[in-house]
Amino acid sequence: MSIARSKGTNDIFFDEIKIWEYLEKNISEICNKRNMCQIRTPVFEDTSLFCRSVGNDTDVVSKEMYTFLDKGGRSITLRPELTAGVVRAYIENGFSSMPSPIKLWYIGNMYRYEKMQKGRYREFTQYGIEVLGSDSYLADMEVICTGVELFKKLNLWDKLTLKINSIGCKECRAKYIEVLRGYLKNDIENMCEDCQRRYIKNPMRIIDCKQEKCKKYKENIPMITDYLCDDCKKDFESLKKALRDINVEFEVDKTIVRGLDYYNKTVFEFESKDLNIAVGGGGRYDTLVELLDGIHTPAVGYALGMNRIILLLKEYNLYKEEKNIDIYFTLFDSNNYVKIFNIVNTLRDRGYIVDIDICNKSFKAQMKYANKINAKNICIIGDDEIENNTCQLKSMKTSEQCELKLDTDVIDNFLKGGKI
RNA sequence: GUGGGUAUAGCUCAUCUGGUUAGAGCGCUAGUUUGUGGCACUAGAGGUGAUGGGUUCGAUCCCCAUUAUCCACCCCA
Repeated sequence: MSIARSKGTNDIFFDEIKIWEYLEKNISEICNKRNMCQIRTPVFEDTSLFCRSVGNDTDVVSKEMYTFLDKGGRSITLRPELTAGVVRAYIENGFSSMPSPIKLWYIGNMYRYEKMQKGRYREFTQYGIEVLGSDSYLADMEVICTGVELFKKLNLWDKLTLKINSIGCKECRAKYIEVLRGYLKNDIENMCEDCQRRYIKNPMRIIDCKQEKCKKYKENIPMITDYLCDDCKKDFESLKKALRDINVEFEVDKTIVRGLDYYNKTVFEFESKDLNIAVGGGGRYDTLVELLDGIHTPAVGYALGMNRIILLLKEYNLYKEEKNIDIYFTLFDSNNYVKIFNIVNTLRDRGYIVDIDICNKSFKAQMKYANKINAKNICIIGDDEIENNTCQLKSMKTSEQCELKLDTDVIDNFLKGGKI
């Protein structure tokens, strides 16, 4: 048995890589026109970065990280998400002394040791943005709109639901958690093991537990939105109004609490309407920078699963690949190949997509090949043409053919006109 | 991490309840005479039937394990 790729990884090629390129192009356009800057950070980081930021008790950190000791005995982890790395870079490179806000975007591979399912891989790619230095709901709105614009551009927006919620700040959440514990106090021992653990470490996660045995205890469970402090309430209302004002459809979903510890206030998710997958999510993380020993810096961001976006694009057949090989050159042993390659390469320099036989195929096979790769035109240069310094240019679409001088400018001119 | 499917050619799938050299379609390569693609026809390449054990005279088929993959949970992107 030959070697297969590792569990949960993918090879991406041919038609699919075209979709990736299309997606990446749209992402960089949307981000760059918003004056955001791309950032690339290391694929691996010190393990403690993720323990401190994402949180030791989260599933991501406690059971899904690729962690190992390097030859120097350092504990290294392949990044399971990128917000932590971006914040680390923000602090380490002194971004706080640059004009605020800092607006960053990234595309990168992430690694989580998970059980496989459709759209869920061990190596996957996230696109995300992080805006650091604004505590305004306008930053939340702008961040969310970047995602919305991308989905609209991809014609995916009507296939998705934007769900938002507020999980409050440190203060109001602390009060709420007391209320929550009080409410559950008498029933918690009848609930599932996970919930009992959550009761102690992170009671808010009990809310989105889907176990039947737990549901009946949660019918009138107090929700954080009813316990927000005045500031948090005001920010949440402002954000909702802002989204309505700019016509971004959303739902308030009080069960969204997010699985990473660093979130506060605004949280949101983009979910597929038809498929059982979340395409991405994010929220505010006003305390993360100081948690990682930087100065207090409010921030908001999100991450989208590129693999899942691609999955949806394929599902709804939203990307049609355009084959655009401008011209295919035939080549025969008896020809003066140097001269032909010079023409081919000059045309390539001028921006045309040009292909040429490099297999010594028969003439007929070359014609068939040109047809299969969807070449728009074919340039036939046989012995007669070489002798007369001419070539036959044929449109594969119309089958029209004409004889031209074997000259780069003449062929270029022909390709520009597209007519014979 | 829990439960349940699936695994045969590059792809999609056959092979009547276990029985000779495991097939088809698509794709690929080549050919159907002079230098012209799509259509059609012909031929060819390509499988240790995921891997390893077991039952049997005999296993692609039955049993077990491993691995991969898919679905539902869990979680998330």
